[in-house]
Amino acid sequence: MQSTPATTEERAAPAAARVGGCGAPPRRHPRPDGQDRYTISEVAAFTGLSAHTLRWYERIGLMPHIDRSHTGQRRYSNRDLDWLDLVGKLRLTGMPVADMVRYAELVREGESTYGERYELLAATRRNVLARITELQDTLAVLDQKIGFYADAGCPREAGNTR
Amino acid sequence: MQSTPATTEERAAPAAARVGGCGAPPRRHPRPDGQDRYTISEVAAFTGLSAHTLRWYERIGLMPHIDRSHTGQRRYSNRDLDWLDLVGKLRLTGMPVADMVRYAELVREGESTYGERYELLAATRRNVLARITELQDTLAVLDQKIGFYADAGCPREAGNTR
DNA sequence: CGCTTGCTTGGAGCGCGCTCGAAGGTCCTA
DNA sequence: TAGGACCTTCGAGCGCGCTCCAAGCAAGCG
Repeated sequence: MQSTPATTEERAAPAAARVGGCGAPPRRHPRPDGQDRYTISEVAAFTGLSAHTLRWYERIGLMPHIDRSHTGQRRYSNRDLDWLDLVGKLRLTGMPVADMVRYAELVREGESTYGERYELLAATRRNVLARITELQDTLAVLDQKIGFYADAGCPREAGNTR
Repeated sequence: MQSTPATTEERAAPAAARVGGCGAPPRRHPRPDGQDRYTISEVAAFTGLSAHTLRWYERIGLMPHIDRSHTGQRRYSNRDLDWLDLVGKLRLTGMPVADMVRYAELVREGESTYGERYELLAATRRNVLARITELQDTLAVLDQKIGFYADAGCPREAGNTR
């Protein structure tokens, strides 16, 4: 964890070095680097988020700085899309937006925050595991009740709360 | 699905027929039937819900009619506790309160709604399965990133959005 | 040129699921 | 009989995560 000029990670990436290294996730149909300057509505269509939400994410600090066209319109890169992908995943875990913002800050602060990022993700992982367990638990209850209704009966023993 | 006078299920249950039949869930330390007249704060302590929330549940129609003492104070039964247990589980699945209210209505309407209840629970079940899949998916992403931070490196190939 | 379409901003509004407050009645113990 | 804990109702308020609106600028087309 030596401190380095930072920023390196979010921005940059020398064009074409992007696909496949160290676990870059497979993605739908991004444009090749160099033409990856999506408008906000393209990104909205792509991610399923509304343009409103995309701007809001930016305002609250959940996004890295987004490039602009010469007239000031947002131009999202493939990298930004990757980030939104991660954000989407984290959102599914039920992680509060505030925590994601925190993570985004850590990323902006550079390599010196690796430890803290690790902690944050590890904690999230634990939550996800717990959630999965809860859900499986619930599934069991659900299956039991569904079973009851399926053979619409168990006529004696009305003591079950349906 | 012949229509029957209804109500039978939520209220009643001939005392002592309650435990173990047709999948009654194991529970913590309920009082024997006959003394199961809990105050709202007992139920709050028991379920982890606030008394405010319990009253609110009642107002919105999520609870069956709750017994009252001669002076009008709520007295919850073991059966009510069971129902709250189910509600808690459904809540964990992310089911909207409105849907739970719908389910509660169906229960109040009696046996003639078995089919609809089945559908509702089956749909919920499908949602839960989907959620579990999503979470496992997210877990994979998380593990990948955690792995990256764990061996704090993969120094070439900076193309990953952290 | 005017028109449409799509983008910009800041700020207000909304739906959900609670959460709390005020004002008053009841229960329990001493 | 007094005091305090706990209960009642109704309605307002809150935090989260968006969602929408108004007013205005820029580009492209007939």
